[in-house]
Amino acid sequence: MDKAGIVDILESIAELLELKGENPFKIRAYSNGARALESLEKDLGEVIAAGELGEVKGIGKALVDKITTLYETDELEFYTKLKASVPEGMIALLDIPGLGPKKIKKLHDTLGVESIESLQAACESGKVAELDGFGKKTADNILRGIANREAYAARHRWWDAHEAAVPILEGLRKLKEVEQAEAGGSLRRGMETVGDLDFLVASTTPGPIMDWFTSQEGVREVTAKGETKSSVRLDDGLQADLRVVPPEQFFFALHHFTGSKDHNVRMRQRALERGLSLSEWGLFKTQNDERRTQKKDGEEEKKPRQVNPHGDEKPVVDAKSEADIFKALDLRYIPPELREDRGEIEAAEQGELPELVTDEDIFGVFHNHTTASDGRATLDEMTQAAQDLGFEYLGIADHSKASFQASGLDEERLAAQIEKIRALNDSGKFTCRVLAGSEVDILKDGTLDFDDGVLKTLDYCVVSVHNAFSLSEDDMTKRIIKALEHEHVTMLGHLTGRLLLQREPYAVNIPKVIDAALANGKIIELNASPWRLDMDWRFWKKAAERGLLCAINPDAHATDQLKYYRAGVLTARKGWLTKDNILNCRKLASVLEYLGLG
DNA sequence: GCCGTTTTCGGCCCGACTGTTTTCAGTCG
Repeated sequence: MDKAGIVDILESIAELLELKGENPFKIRAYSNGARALESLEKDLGEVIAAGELGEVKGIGKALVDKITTLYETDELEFYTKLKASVPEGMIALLDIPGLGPKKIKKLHDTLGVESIESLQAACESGKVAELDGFGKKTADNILRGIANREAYAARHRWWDAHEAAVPILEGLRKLKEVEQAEAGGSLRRGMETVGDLDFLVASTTPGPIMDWFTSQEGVREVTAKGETKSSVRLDDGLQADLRVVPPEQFFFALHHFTGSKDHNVRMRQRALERGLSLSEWGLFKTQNDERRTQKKDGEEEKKPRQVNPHGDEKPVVDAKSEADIFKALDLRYIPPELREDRGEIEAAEQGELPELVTDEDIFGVFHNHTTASDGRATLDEMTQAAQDLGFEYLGIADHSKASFQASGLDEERLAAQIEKIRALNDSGKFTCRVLAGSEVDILKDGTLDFDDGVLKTLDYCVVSVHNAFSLSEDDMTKRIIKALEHEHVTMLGHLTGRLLLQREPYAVNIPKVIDAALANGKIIELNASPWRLDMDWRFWKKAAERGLLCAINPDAHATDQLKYYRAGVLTARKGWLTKDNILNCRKLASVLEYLGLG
């Protein structure tokens, strides 16, 4: 079994153990192991053969055995038995908000619930409300969760989440009680998809802020409203959380709620190593339980919640920024995009964090479409829009003839377009230089949709897969590699063909494609369309270290899609890329030289 | 189940909110 399959099984084991009410740390060990395996960069077979699997952090003796067994035999008795002991429909119950392993176990043991359907019936019959520890509200919430589970479980593409967050953030910042406001969470970290929105506000008077937040336009439902935290469900199903903290806690809270969870765990461990305790409240000297017991015996018995557990205690650092928190733990500032526990803490400790690419580093983009194929804007309109964005150059790469569904250009139309582009450049109408390219289909057998004579007339050539998605991984990988070996090819478009939340990537061995790109001196595109963000950020760090050159391309089919390059920059940052790794961080003259046009 | 030059056993990040309770468990992030 391959690595991805084993990762899935380890994750599945974690879920099953959760339902069985196993030790939470054991469950975490399986999830950690899955993640450790997933980010293993070497070939799994080689690591196993070399006996080095146990050296991977998070993979101990038991997991070495299980992973090896799965790798060699495709089967694992432990997993088979575990799976058989849990009814099939049970795992889906974990998706219902408010239901965790303990409640699910109770529902199963007392009412025989083992699927969404039987749970719904039990709620409707009133049996759930009668259970100890349950009640009418719980039953109602479960029913609501069942009714909305598709919308509630849905993730959202980063761009959409960003667009939803902007007006909320602006609204918060306009309130007079608000000193500072930021969005945190996976949105701030630039994940390709976002589960919910997290807003952080610094203020001494939370009340009116909570009122505004829970009653703003677009709120369908208020799911929580407290003194420091409120949650709402927006009309499109997106959940938004707001936390209001005193100004002196703002950056601790911002760091905490930016995550990722794994990054936070590492940061807290690091704090503990220094005799400190890090939380959203601040950074404090580690204490024993004196404080808590004192509070119980004390005279003023406030409700324990809503009280800062650290009381009047002074944090060891007065954080005026997140950088101050990192500094207190002997780390350089780590940009949010890197906070995934993928080596950023070690790099920050050594002072080896990359200087990440920014929007301002981009001087132009390749791979865009016009009305000649399936774009919605003309050549002139696209050029004007690119110039308005401050670009020095704009690459036009309309589809080739095999993409007939997208009105792909044949040889004749392509020649006419090239001529038109040359004439436009010569006319001096725009300062933005247009590059004449093509997005040439990689045919099923790996040959290209145009012959060499035609390819030679182009300024550059993007090659992409647009059909026969169901090839085997082996065939698809060979198909793409064959295209990359072609001398007139400049770059590979959207490597996996995925459409986020819509279409799975086709089967392809990404490391092998990266090897081929490196071996042949080709670029791999970071397709910046919010639906694609392909090649995935998880592969860029390692690939760029090996010298792979990236091109950030909006794949714009309309003028207002050119700005998608920003999503590409964010994704590139997440992949640890600097401007040196990216072709379109070079000025026009340098790009022309690279393309052999200088 | 993982991990460790303070430990091979006993820890494992930390706090808020809800709904159910009468002092707290479960869930969530």
